[in-house]
Amino acid sequence: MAKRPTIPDSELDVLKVLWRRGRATVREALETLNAAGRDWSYATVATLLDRLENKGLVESDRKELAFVYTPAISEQEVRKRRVDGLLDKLYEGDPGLLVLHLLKSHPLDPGQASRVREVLDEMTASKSSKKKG
Amino acid sequence: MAKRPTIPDSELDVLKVLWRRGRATVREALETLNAAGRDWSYATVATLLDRLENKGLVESDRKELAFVYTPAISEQEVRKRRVDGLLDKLYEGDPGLLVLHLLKSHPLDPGQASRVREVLDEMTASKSSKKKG
DNA sequence: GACCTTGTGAGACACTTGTCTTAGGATGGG
DNA sequence: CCCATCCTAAGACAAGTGTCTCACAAGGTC
Repeated sequence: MAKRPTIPDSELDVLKVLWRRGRATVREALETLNAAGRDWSYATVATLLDRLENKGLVESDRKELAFVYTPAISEQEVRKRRVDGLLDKLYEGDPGLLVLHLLKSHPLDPGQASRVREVLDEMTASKSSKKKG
Repeated sequence: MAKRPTIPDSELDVLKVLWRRGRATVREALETLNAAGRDWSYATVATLLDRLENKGLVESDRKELAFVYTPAISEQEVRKRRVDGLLDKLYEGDPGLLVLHLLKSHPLDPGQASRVREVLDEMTASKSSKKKG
């Protein structure tokens, strides 16, 4: 197994642009980021994309003049890693605990609450037969 | 408001010892940590406690020979900060999304599931009256 | 062909994190 | 008093992060 690279915040911001747009050159990413309130230089974004590529988290393909970068890891996967890390570090690996704390500190609105109930029901209903979603 | 210090993993491990024991000297923390599988030198733990103190996250009091450290931030608070950071970075600040993802990737056992249902019910029931703690 | 424009590559540089070494102060046994 | 301990102070040092500068290549323009 290859080692899990860490994803620092600034790299994550760049990655998010790729998830949203599907792919981007350095300049496109830069513009998206700066439009969203960031204030980076071209070189900064280039460095971040380069580091992401070294970590295997994005891929590049030279199209015409510039490199075009595409994500090589999904947002789901990154979320999962972060959540697992959090569970591990602060919740003794117990997802129930996290959920409870989450609900206590961030109450859900009724719509979300019922979606959560549905999921819970499905979960306990399909105790031993279904496996898929 | 002072700036939120970051809490790196190694410092967090030391902090956890203080939460569990209430207070500890460098040596006590070292022994607890190493008994738990860590393999640090005395100086490492001393450095970590020192950094934590500079960040205002622990306090020290010289008792007899050695400093005795106590936590100045609660586990709850650290958890909250981490969760908030996660929500912010990867869930557009939407706790419902995180809960849903969590349930999807880490199914709860029935006991936990019903505890969660209770909390949900309380939440939607006491829309505007109770303020429990 | 000299000159922009847009790109890349290399690397600088300060700060943080992870971990340790070394020097020196206080304490207690002989 | 001198030594062995245990403690703190100071800081070393490599790797990772956050951000940028600078030199230089490829492609158009006149």
